Amino acid sequence: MSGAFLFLSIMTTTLQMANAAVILPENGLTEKIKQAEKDKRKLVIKLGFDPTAPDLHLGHAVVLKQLRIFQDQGHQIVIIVGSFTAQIGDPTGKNKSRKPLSKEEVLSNADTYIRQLSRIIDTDKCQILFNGDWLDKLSFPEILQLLSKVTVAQLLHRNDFNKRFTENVPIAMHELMYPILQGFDSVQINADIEMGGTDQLFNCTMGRQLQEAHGLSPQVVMCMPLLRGLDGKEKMSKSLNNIIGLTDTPNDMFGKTMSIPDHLINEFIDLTTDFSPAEKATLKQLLVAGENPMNIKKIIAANIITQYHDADSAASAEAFFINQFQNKAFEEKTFGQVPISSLAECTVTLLDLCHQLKTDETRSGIRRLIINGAVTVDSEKLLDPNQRVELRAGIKIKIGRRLFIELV
RNA sequence: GGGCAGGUUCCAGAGCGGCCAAAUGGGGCGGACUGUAAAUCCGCUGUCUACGACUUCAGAGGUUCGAAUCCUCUCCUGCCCA
Repeated sequence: MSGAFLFLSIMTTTLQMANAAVILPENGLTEKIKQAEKDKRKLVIKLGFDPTAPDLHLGHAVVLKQLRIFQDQGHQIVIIVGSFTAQIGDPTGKNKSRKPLSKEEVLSNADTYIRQLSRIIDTDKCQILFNGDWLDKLSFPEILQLLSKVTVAQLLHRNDFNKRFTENVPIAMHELMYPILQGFDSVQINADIEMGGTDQLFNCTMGRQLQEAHGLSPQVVMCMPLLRGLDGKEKMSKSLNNIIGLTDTPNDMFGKTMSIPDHLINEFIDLTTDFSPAEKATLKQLLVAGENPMNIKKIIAANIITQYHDADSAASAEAFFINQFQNKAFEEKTFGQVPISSLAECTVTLLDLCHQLKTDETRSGIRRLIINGAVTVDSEKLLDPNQRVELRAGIKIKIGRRLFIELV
């Protein structure tokens, strides 16, 4: 390894830390990289995930982009599918137990997860392991041996457990095992670095402890900041219904980005865009200088879409947004087309019609929408759910803010 | 194992025999407005064949003209004691 390579590594190391919220130990990353060079080997970088609800979003992307950087430097990424630990469910931020997944569900979820991962990292070069492969096989004596390495006080020190404990919220014994098992994964694969969000800090440090107890060199823990979701308060998470999904359509990505509260803009500039540090700084300055936040958000939105789709999609999503929401000029092509033939024959009232166009609502819900003035037919607001509607090609129906339909 | 306190609609949390489909807050949705699917304001928020009907307050029974509210048993949780 030449000096040039070393220099490059140090450069990128500095760059890598730009976004990281926590690196443990502080200079551990540089140390690891030096060591790896000396031993002429790749670093083993671990990322674990639970094969439940595998919808990746921009919050995950923060970690994944970092992983990509490591990968581009030639390090070995190891994805751990928590096929075993999914039976417990990560207690992080949760207070509910989870029902165990079947083998098939785990496999199919892992599959969709990995497909989504491939949008950011090269999954062909990743090693993908299921932790059930080793955790299933642990004998009870081995488990006890493992448990003896961790104290109750340590576990209760962890925020989630501590909070639940002091608030008298139940904590089941097996939940306490989650961090330990996750840590054991690090032992198993001899990880050099474990990545995660800052909510994974405790779990990751458990890996360090167990590695040491097993006579291994402890991994470096690298936690990325948690991106907050569309509500501007909670972290981005599927269950909070505040995500921008990696597989969202360009139009949705654009609209959702526009809907973030203004105070979240800087966070999004830092964590979701791929602008250079200088460009990021410029954007932030513009904001301070009094630029309309809306325009900054448009720039962010376009950047995000370009990353996950392409520049053309970004441009047309912006055009769509401006037309549909800002100018309220409903262009025909932006309406989803629904053939009249697909509607039930008994469709006679406005209520019937809307109910078939928006199936995720109950009839009562649709009725409310109509009464609240959310339904427009050919630009005319209709308020009577029972009024008859003549079905003919070309009529344009708008239900709520986001559903636009043209009958054909 | 014993004593005590609890289990309410998406969440938190009132209600403690009729005025309860159930306060209040959060969330969600809708409308107005706007600089935006920001902010702010207002409305809606069990289901339905809808001026009425039906099903909800852990589960099963019971008392009563009438129960989320009272009684019995069961399940679940926390606290304290052992």
